[in-house]
Amino acid sequence: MTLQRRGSGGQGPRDEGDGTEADTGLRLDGYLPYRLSVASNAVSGLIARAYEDRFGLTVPQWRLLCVLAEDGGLTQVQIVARTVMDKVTVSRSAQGLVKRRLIARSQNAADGRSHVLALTPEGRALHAEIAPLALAYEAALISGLSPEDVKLLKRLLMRLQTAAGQLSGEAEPPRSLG
Amino acid sequence: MTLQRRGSGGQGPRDEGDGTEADTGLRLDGYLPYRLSVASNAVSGLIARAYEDRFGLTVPQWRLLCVLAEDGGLTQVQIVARTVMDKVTVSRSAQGLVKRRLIARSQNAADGRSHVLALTPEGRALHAEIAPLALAYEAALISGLSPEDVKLLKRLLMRLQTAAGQLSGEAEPPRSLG
DNA sequence: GCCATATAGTTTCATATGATACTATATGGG
DNA sequence: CCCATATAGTATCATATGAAACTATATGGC
Repeated sequence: MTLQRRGSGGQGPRDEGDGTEADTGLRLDGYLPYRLSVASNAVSGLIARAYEDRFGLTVPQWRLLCVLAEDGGLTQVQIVARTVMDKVTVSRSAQGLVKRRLIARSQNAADGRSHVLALTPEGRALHAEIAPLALAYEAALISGLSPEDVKLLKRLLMRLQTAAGQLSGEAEPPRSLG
Repeated sequence: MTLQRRGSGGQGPRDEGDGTEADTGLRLDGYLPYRLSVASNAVSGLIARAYEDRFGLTVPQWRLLCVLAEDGGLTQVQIVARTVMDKVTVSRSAQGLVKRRLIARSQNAADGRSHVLALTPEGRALHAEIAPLALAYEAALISGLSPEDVKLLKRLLMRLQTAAGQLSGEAEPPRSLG
């Protein structure tokens, strides 16, 4: 799909009420990508600081712990497909977690290039310790929102993600969601 | 505010259906901060590539153009307050735009430390050229969503941002939105 | 007026990120 | 079996980011 320009055909909305306001109909505060980015940065920053301060985990590392806790042993390629992270990010996160003995690699009989990553008991314990906190953060963030609003919000976010993916590489919508 | 743990009180959702699933009630795919981050990254990446490829602008630079187009001359501190960007980011963005003659600094009579930034004619022209494209991207992203959904989405994003800010530094909710 | 403190903006530095190149293993055609 | 190509994962490099230090100006107490 190609995004064709509007305007310049002469039909653009031109308001000349006040002197300073732009005549483009674009207001940053109401611009969805901006709102999305600002909200995400605020939330991510909050969460990232919490994981970093209390547990010495980066967000990618925490995601690794989560998917391994959920799905059991996975290779890095599987983790890349499952989460939406770069393979370099996954590689580095895994190295850090291995070093801390929170995950372990085991030989992958089926493929000598890859290893299977899985939580160690310590990793499982840490995940179990952090998870309630993560849920508490989520609960605090959405306190005041109705469950219906939250469900709708998640659905809308998924749709934005899919739309962005399609507009971008024409890569098919993310298959990551079970 | 302190986040008290849930669970352990006995009312947490505990599913023990399958063997591998963690017993924490946390699923990454349904975790709001994760969904938010992934959606934001997808959208931001799309937008950033567009501005970079076609106009050689970073997203922060584009935001500067926007707020200066909307509000007229501003100092960097005002831009920091208006957008949600670090002062270093604003400083560097401004330097780049000045170098390209898209904005100009003028002496601030009221304060010798700061200068007033304003769009040059070229900057105004570029903003007017990009704005329709930006709006087209937004339109493409939300195509298929009802206007009510979009309005609700923006409102929910604002609330998340406010909640994150309060949970974070106890800094008061962002005053950036006019 | 003079100094202590605050603020606007820049520079420096340490870290995070991802594109690209690289190594090692896999796989299929001949 | 051998080679061309693909893939899993790592290393390298160039860039982006923001915290903290720094410079220059402002402001208020005395």
